Amino acid sequence: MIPGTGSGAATTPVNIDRVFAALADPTRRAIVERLCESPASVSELARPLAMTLAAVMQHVQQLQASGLVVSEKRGRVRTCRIEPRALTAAERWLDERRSRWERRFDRLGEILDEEGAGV
Amino acid sequence: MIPGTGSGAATTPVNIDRVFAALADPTRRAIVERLCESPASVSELARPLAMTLAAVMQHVQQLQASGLVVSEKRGRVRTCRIEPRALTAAERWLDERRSRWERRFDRLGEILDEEGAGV
DNA sequence: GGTATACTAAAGCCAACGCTTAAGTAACAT
DNA sequence: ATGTTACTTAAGCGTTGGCTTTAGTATACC
Repeated sequence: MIPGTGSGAATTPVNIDRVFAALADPTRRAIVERLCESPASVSELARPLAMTLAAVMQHVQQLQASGLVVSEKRGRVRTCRIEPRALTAAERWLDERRSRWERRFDRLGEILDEEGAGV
Repeated sequence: MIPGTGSGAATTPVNIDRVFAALADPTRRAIVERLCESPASVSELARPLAMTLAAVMQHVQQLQASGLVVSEKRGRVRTCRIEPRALTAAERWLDERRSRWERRFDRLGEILDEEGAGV
């Protein structure tokens, strides 16, 4: 069992630093978009990309290190798929910031209303 | 008027690459969290951080380049605040991926159901 | 005017990135 | 057995990132 993950899944724990870093690169975002449609081999991921297979491999490795992608090798082909938990973790961070900001924005509105009403 | 922004706001256009890159750094995420509470000067942002003011300035510059933060200088103090549109842009990208993934996941469920029913 | 404050600009340093080429290894196909 | 496919590993190379120090400039205060 992996400690600290909650579920017993044998996936790389989600690392928010690495998740955002992974998503900062357009090639890796393209890979994530592709994998949201269906799992794919490294070669399939590489096909539409203007770079060597080795480069794509390195991107996949970073995606795995972030927890965004998991892969499994059968025979000579490695099949990759996205791990939506990592996507959700990033989304949650953003959502928390936004809700904080909105709360403050609402308070600000109330203050302005009170002042406008002559307090 | 800035072309291509839709609204006429004089803010840096949101750059999704730079937004994710900005959020990949824990110091910059801390700054964003701080600015979600209220606007702050560069010195105020620097106070809890274990680095020089110059370093914090550079982080603020990157946050501005990403569109996550805007700032304005009055006298000798530069006041920074978050620009929630950039936060929303990142959230939207993630949300679109997730919805794609869920759609595919639902289709997969249907296929398995059909097979289980003896198709 | 003199001094502290708040930023700004520039240079340098080391580590991490994004890519390449080259040289593997393992699984299939014939 | 030989060849092709699909990855894998390692080295190298130019760029960018995250800091620092140093040396400014522009307020604000006394």
